[in-house]
Amino acid sequence: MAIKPRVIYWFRTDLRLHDSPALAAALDLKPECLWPIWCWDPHYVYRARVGPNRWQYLLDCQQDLSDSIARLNPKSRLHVLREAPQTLLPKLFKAWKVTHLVFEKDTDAYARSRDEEVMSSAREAGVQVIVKYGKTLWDPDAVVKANGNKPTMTISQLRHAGEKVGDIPRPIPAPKSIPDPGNMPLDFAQTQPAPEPDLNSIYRTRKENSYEKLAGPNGDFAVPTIEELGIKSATTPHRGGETGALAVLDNIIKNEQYTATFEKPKSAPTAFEPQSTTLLSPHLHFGSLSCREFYWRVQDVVDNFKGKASQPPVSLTGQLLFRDMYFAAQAKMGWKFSQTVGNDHCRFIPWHLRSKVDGPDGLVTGEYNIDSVEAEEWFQRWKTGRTGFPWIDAVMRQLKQEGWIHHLARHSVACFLTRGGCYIDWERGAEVFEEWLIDHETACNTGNWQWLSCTAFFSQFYRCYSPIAFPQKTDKNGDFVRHFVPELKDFPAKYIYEPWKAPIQDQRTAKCIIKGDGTVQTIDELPAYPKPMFDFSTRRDICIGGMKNAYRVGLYGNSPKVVNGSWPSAFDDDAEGTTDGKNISEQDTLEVETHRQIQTDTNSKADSLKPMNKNKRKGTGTLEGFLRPQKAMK
DNA sequence: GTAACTGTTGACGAT
DNA sequence: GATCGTCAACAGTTA
Repeated sequence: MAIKPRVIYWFRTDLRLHDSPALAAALDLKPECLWPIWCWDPHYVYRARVGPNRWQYLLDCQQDLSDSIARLNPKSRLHVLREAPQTLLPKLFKAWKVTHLVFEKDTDAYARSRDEEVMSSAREAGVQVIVKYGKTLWDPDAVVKANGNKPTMTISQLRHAGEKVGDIPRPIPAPKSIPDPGNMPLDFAQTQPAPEPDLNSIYRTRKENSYEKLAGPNGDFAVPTIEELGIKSATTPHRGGETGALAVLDNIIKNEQYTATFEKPKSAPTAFEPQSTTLLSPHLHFGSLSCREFYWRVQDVVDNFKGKASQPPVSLTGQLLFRDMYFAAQAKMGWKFSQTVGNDHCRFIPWHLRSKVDGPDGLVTGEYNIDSVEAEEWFQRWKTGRTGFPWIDAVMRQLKQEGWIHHLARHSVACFLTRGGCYIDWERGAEVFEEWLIDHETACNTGNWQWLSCTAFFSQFYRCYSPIAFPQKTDKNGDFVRHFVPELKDFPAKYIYEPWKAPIQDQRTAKCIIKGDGTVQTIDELPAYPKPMFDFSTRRDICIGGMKNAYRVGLYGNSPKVVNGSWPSAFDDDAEGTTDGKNISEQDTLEVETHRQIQTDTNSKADSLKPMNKNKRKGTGTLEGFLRPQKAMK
């Protein structure tokens, strides 16, 4: 007699019941029992730097899903187990007499290695594994295959490949019932992770005790609270969970005009309360909304729309195509997609603050070289919202506070940090977004930073965002700045984007003095706002010159000179102050230093030119960086 | 092979 | 205020 299926459904970032091909496959087995579980992975708890807002969003999604499961079957819920899946699942297979393991396929580099390990232990245990795909419109691996086994680098490549792969599947309704979970004996030893390095220590208010008990502090497999994680309270108004996601989607779909005529480039990055885009991206990241549900709900409105509907790529469905493009590029390139060095599709630009690369595989270590004191100061001022450019600072403060900023605001601050202002490595900016965005998705974040820095996907570096003119197009009065940079709230509209131009009398009337570098809080008992950290148009010209030269040199991340560190020799004939770098051997450092002395004569910023190659910053590494195989982290 | 065209989202000044 | 050409100019796609 056949054994009745005893199924573990392993949730990851597919935290929903509606349109889950993998969950549908699990239920098709007509299992005797089904355990919905989440493995509390130390790679995320300790090794990725995640701000409180994204932690809260994840917990919201888990709790909402758990409640929804319990509504379908009061005996069930999302069972959160505090252990890494690689060590936990083999023990569960045995202890719970599991016959099947079902999960949704992931194609990012860490997930692939994790899932390979889990699938191999399942094979050894005689457990059948069922993997279905539902994260993007098409399976990225199928897209890559249809694109001639190459990463999709343009939207037209993605569209052609998508057509070859086939129709976008219609969503699957949420299940009406969920089988009981079986017994859950935990008569085995818990494998506790090493708590160090804990990249989230800066966010913890007290000792983190996720791993004290396998089934949580009360032994009931409950979703952890943010207090249990010892993480500071979230400051974002945005909340996670499938129930909320579907309600937001309903509201958008109800507005046929908005849904059918949406054009991303025409939406205002300065709009807040409400914002001008859907804010569904964090739900797509955590899987609390299915992108196929989103796609078809929108497409059905467009198909029935009487007026002139917008078209991809600017339309709502077009946004999903970009997501698929980045996922397929990442699926093909693996770990190397998220870094410059070793990446054959990413141009090499001799930015400041480049990532440190190490190990036999040439992967980034999570550290970077401070080759310029000035650039490091600019980077810190950018990150903390005190550049002295109100638009840039408002966006960066919104990012930290709320964990979400408009797509074009991301463009603006990314351009400013890299090719259109600071000439700092895009990987530094990507790390900050990774830490603070509630919708952070490695594929999209990396792809968009490469796009904006003109290192891949896009190359028109002479199109540069102005921190003054760009926000003025949609917010003449500067309401967005007044909200997020409240010390400027009483400045006249004439000066709101360039307050340093206001006469001192106007500054006093507006009760804010423009002085210093942002470290001074008050001047003459009035609040202070910093002076701009550089002259924008001068920096823009320097950066464009640097980009032009770097394009002429034509190095890519996999060029031998980049991999072996001899790239400065390719830039010797150029006098741009932006093309020097010291992330190289002592010999090369000397050469660069000589090169710099010549420049110093015409450059008063001599301090920034001191060799700093031993001065490196620790612990700001990317998620990908710290999720890489241990051997690559040494 | 070559040239023209096109590319989700620039700034600026003229009309 | 909306739309246009220019700025100086990249690279994938199409004819």
